[in-house]
Amino acid sequence: MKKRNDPGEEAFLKVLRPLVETYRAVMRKDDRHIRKLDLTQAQFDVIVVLGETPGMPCNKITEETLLTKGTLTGVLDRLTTKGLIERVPSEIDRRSTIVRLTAQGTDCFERVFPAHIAYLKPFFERGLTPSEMQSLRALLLKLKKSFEKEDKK
Amino acid sequence: MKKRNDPGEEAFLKVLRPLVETYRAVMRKDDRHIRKLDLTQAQFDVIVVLGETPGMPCNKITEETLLTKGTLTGVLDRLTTKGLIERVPSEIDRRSTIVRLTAQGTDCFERVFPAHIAYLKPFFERGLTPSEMQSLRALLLKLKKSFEKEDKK
DNA sequence: TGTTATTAGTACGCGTTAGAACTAATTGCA
DNA sequence: TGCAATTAGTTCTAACGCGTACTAATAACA
Repeated sequence: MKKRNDPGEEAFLKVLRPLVETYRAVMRKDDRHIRKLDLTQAQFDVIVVLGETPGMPCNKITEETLLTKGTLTGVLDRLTTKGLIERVPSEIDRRSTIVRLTAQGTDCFERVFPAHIAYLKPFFERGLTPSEMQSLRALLLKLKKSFEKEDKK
Repeated sequence: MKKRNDPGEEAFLKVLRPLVETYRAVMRKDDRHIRKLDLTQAQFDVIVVLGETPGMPCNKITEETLLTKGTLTGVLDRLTTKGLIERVPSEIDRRSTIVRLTAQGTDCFERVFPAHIAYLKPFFERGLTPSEMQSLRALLLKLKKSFEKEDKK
């Protein structure tokens, strides 16, 4: 047996695999429910970010949603086609576009957001106690921080 | 202030957001490194699953990688073009195809897999202690299980 | 002021990703 | 046996998701 130094036996893989599997399990449920509401993940994220705001430029949206600007353009195009958002030229910076919900978009937000939250809630609450949620959150954020530090190579 | 029952204030969101953000932070690093090795995430996953095996049919690969079969077909096409895998008709079931690494694919596996593990390792080890890794793993799996249980509606 | 650098957003190419429709082969069962 | 249901894999569509290149506008500074 050649277990010694087998790269497949590294301890951190026992975190990486569950992270991937859990994320996917959560997202699959999440996504399927959102699609029933006639939106995609990315579209939903944009709607939620815009909800209860007077609108914001694209670069602000990419910060909040973690979409790249290239991706965002397409998502906004499709949301425009659906009549949920509109693009208004900025008055102070002519490079910039303000994106905001239409009346129909606001409607959608007010209907879809609470419904989706309510759908996900029981999965978390039956799986984890409040104190476990807190631990999980803290550990995840610690790991994230480690990946965000600049590499020094 | 209308905080009461605001759907945006649900406790579980304090887990969901870190889960998403951490996953993405990890995957961004992961992906960028894999691309330097001239593979994509999905291609890498397939290579790793096939590594050290005599080959396996597509349905086995989808189980291991969590890719859907539709996605897998395209990934296998590109790996075939790169000369890393080959498809051999199964002898026992004429519907089935056995996928296995070519000599070049085995070479790739032996070179790329350890390199990638070694690349990721320090990010985990500087961020979490061994006991934290264990807790994180356990909590993630608990959450996953809750999402995998059949909904009863 | 004039040029250079930066920033905002779009366009495009490649490779996923899920899901539905499809073909061919195999299994189950009446 | 013989037809129905299942299974293996491919094809197709729509939408991401990332990176690069591009245009236009603004900021920085020599």
